[in-house]
Amino acid sequence: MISKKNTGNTIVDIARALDISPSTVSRALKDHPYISQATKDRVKKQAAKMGYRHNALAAGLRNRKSNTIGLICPRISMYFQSSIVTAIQRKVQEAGYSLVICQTNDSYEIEKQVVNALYASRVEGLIASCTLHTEDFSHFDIFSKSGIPLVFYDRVPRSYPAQVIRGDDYRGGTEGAEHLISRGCKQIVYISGPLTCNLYQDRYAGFKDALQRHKLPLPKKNLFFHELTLENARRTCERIFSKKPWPDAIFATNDTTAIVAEQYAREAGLKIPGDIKILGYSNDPRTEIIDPALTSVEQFPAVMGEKAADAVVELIRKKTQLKKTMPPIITPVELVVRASTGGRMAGS
Amino acid sequence: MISKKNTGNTIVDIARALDISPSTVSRALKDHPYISQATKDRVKKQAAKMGYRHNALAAGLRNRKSNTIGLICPRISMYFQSSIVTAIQRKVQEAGYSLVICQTNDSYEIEKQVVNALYASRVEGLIASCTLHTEDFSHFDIFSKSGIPLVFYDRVPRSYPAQVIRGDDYRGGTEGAEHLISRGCKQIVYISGPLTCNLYQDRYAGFKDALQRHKLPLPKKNLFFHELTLENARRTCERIFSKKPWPDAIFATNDTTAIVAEQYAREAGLKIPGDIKILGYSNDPRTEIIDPALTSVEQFPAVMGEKAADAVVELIRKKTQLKKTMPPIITPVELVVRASTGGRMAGS
DNA sequence: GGTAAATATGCAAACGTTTCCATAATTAAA
DNA sequence: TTTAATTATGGAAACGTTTGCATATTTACC
Repeated sequence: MISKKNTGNTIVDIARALDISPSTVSRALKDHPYISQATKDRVKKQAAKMGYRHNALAAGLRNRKSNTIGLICPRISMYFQSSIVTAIQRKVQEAGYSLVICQTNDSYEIEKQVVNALYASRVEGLIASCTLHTEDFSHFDIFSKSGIPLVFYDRVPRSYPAQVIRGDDYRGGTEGAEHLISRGCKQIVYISGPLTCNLYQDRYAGFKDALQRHKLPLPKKNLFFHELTLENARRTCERIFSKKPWPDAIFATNDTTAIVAEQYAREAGLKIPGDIKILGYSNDPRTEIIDPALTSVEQFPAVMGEKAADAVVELIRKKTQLKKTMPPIITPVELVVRASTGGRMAGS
Repeated sequence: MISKKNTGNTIVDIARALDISPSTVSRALKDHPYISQATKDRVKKQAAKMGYRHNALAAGLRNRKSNTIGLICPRISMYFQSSIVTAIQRKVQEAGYSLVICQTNDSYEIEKQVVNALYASRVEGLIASCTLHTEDFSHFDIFSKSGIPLVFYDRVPRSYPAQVIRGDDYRGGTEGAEHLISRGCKQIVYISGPLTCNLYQDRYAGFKDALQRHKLPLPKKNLFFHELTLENARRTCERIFSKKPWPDAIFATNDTTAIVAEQYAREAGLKIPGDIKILGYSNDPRTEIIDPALTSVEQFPAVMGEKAADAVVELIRKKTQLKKTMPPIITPVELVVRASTGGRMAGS
């Protein structure tokens, strides 16, 4: 076998070519103050000439750092996630780190695998949004125990020594409910994701509290809890519209479900917002396209992503030890009122 | 300074603990056939006990490989891109590689930077979709010259020693045009991205050829070339609808633009598809939500992503040298006919 | 002219893994 | 029983970079 020498050229090669030591070359390349300008110039010129490329692996090994941050998210292609990922990627790139992205597809098994894989690849920090089914977070212990910065966003643990970034889900639930109530709705169907997940818990709590404040009943038949897929949305809507009495509002905790609800309501011959009002969550681009446009809760994914990225970078820089008591960062939500609930009203 | 010993534990530590050699431990951990089962068991048990974690950096340095694949794309959050990225990530993860994702934000400067950064981090393969302004691809030479697998998708170079995956844009342009013509349109406005980019060139060529075949004129005033942003779409639509005669069709080469066109046409009091037909490109989720639903050209991003991922992995495995003559992989497109152009017709 | 500081460079070890090449132990073949 | 093959393990170097420490040179100040 022909031993193809080294790919390009190493610091040692440059050193040999210039008859100086590798240390000097290394220092010259990163503008160490104690290297004379003359030497720096020679080294850089030679490096360019030989097509030298820094080897991040070797440097990483020596320095025990990879300049890499890991990201775990359920699915990149969902609008809300992709917006967050975009923001995180941009920020992390600006801070000089590489971002290694993994998807769990909402599989707890895969989540455990990728956590381990990212640990093995020595990421310097980890940003994660968990699967819908993650209730046991102990697979993240390898990070928290070895003091590697760990930031959760959106789908986060309740109590874990890590920085947590999450939307104000309680408020989202409350504002949605208050809005519907203020528009006179009494029979509100609430379609939620599984309560294993913190954000659906909080939204539901906010929703329930608002109803209670207004002394409105909340019968079981108006409550649906399941993964918010297209198929599930259809099944639920079929149930809802299969027989009267029909509800006068549907609050869906994601937009896909709200969109399906609108379609089913229309097919059932109901006027929106006259007969029934519909409210979604996340302010997906489709919400302002559909007719009537959907009222939805904006979550500012870009802000959330930026905060998550800033948080890891900050933690890495400051070498902060993560405490269980670290206060969560709550990002704002904002109800975007559109036609599906009657639109902006005069004086409101 | 207190020298915090090594993070967790290394192969050497395990070796010491069991009083065997590091080579044996290394081999045992990866089930080398020449290691006895007894030893393997002991080693693995000890590894688990000591919380040993493989160090991918050290292994990468030694093996001169990183088990990492790089991905460069303009913007993750655009629907088409995020679908591709999702597919690529999944495939790459399945194949046992990590995926490092970079965004260029359509900046040529950033593209050059990230290409270099990914090279330095020793990715074993690179998947890239270029910026709209990339006409000179020489910054990718460090990859092609060092024989590192290089795969372009969607926005690709015309002639470069790399594997190219692209949609059948010529056909997309043709089918769109033929469809509009078959529905009786004569004054078709064509809104395209800049012709610096291969895919807009091809779509335009397909469009133009179809018109020519049908002996339809193509006046300058019906042609618009600019980046397909929301703002540009609005500006163009204002121009289009500011004065009669109005066109009887608009073919926009992305969906955002087509959606804006629909809105402007509606505002101008035109009936869709009666007075004007509108056609988009990419089959964004919004196209089937908007009313009337938009006819659009489906590009099967998941397929494209899978092919791209398969291609890099294959190239890495086979160590294929990239030749300039490597035939491009063309993924299919499919016109999805909806109401905005009259919907599916009987017998078609 | 002597000492001290500042400037510039080199030596060598270390990061943790893998693998080529020995060697030792066991089994099979002659 | 010797030789050959097989099975199991160890030694040591190498991957390419960085950095603490040492040393050499220059400049500055008494």
